[in-house]
Amino acid sequence: MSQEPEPDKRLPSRRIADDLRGSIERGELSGGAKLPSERDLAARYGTARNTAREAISILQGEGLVVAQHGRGVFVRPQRPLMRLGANRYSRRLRDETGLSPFRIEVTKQGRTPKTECRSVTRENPPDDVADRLGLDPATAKVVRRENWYFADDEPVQVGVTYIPVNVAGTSPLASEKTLGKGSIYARFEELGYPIARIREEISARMPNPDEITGLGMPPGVPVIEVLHTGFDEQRQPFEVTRFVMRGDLNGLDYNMPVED
Amino acid sequence: MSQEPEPDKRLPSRRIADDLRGSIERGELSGGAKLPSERDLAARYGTARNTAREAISILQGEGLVVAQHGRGVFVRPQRPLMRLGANRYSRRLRDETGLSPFRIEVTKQGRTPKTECRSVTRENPPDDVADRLGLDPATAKVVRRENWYFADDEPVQVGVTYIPVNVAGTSPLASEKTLGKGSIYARFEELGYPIARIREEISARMPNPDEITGLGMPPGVPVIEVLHTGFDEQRQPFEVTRFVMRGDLNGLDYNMPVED
DNA sequence: CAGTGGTCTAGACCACTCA
DNA sequence: GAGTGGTCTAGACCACTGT
Repeated sequence: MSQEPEPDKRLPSRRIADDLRGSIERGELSGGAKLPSERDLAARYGTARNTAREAISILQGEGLVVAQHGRGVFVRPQRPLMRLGANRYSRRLRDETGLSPFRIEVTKQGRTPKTECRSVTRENPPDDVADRLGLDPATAKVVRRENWYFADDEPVQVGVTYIPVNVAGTSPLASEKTLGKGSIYARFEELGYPIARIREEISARMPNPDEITGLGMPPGVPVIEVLHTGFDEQRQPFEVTRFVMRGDLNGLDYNMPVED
Repeated sequence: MSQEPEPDKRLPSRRIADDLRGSIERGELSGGAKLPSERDLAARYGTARNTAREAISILQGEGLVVAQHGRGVFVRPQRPLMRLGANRYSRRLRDETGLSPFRIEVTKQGRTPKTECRSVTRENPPDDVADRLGLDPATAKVVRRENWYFADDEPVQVGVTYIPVNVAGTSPLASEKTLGKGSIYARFEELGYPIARIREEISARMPNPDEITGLGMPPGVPVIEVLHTGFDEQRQPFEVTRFVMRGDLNGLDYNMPVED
């Protein structure tokens, strides 16, 4: 009896994608390595170029590779995450180091942190924000502060903070882009709003076109969205911030007591 | 002077995608609505079918639409999120309701919750888990419990719990799939490990092929991964769980004090 | 310049859904 | 059976990157 060779019933595009994924997972192609060109793959597997291209687009959707026009397709290097936690709001850390946890994390990676307040305006709050602040979205006015966070001039996250006008008053929070030593939570404290509790609502989704260009998102990478609410000692909310972070560069790290 | 019509310099595929995205964002096409067929779009825009198809694949990557073979392409309905928080571990909630927060959330949505322990085995821990438990990954043995969470028989998350063998001992945790009233944290408490603090490390990424099939992930939807560590009152870790959740059905909601 | 990915065409056949 | 998406072919031209 002649042994029939097992026909590979996978689709050609899947087969190519599986082979490449295997090479990546086994480490034969490691971070930064260049994949064979689309024309190479097509020739090797005896398919049309579009089929090889489809295989690569599968891997792109999985976030495993990035294509660079005119250069090739490369295994996406695994980059270290910023690990942000509730200690972002710690007064002790603020006083002792004078540095924000963001700056500490970036510096720890040997990169240069930068933050930039891009605008300070007065607006109506979005519905979800108004809800968290206990305001009427139609009539209430809030100060909107838009902050960008960079590592080596690469944008890694955006935070938009909303402050009720009666909280911000005529303080620097209401108009100044630069907030001085201890930054925003030190200013809140001076106004009688020391941050005592936080609520963080976390979700993950694919970036919209604005976020793709603004944060320079590679294909196949989600964003993490954090809707943060700050409460004072009377458990009154006085500030909401919406963070949008590159999922391939950021993670969250919470350490907390179990309350009953 | 005759007014030259402005030539649309966007690529045809982008133009189609932008038009469709606009219709979705303006609500002309709302959740569940059917998009024109690929052949329709191609005819309307005077392009090849592949070009219309490319436009749709852009929207798929953004998580805006899902294709159904033989039926059409539909706007992905915005579905409510499970909102899981630290109260997952609250003893009071455990005692008062007898229900896990997961069951409460699913029931609140009018759906039927189900949890299933798929396996209980004894293994070497993965490196990151061993690290959190303070164990040597090469020699240490842990009990591995794999739990699946469903809403109306649709899988929405998986949790894999690792317990050092000296913690689990010969208790039900080490072998039984069913853990009885109060579930896993009640059993830990009986063994002298009441959960007092937790650490949750959160990240977002695209699902791998196993997760795509296991959780039935639609295209363009990321997963949220939570690496959870449970600590007793002496701040000793006694359990690590890796949760992987569908990003379109799950969110996290933490409410916590700001510790200094 | 040669080599790469990005986009597009105009077909083809298959697999699935639904009346 | 008509209509849908899924996959594939064999070309073409463009835009970008390197030498």
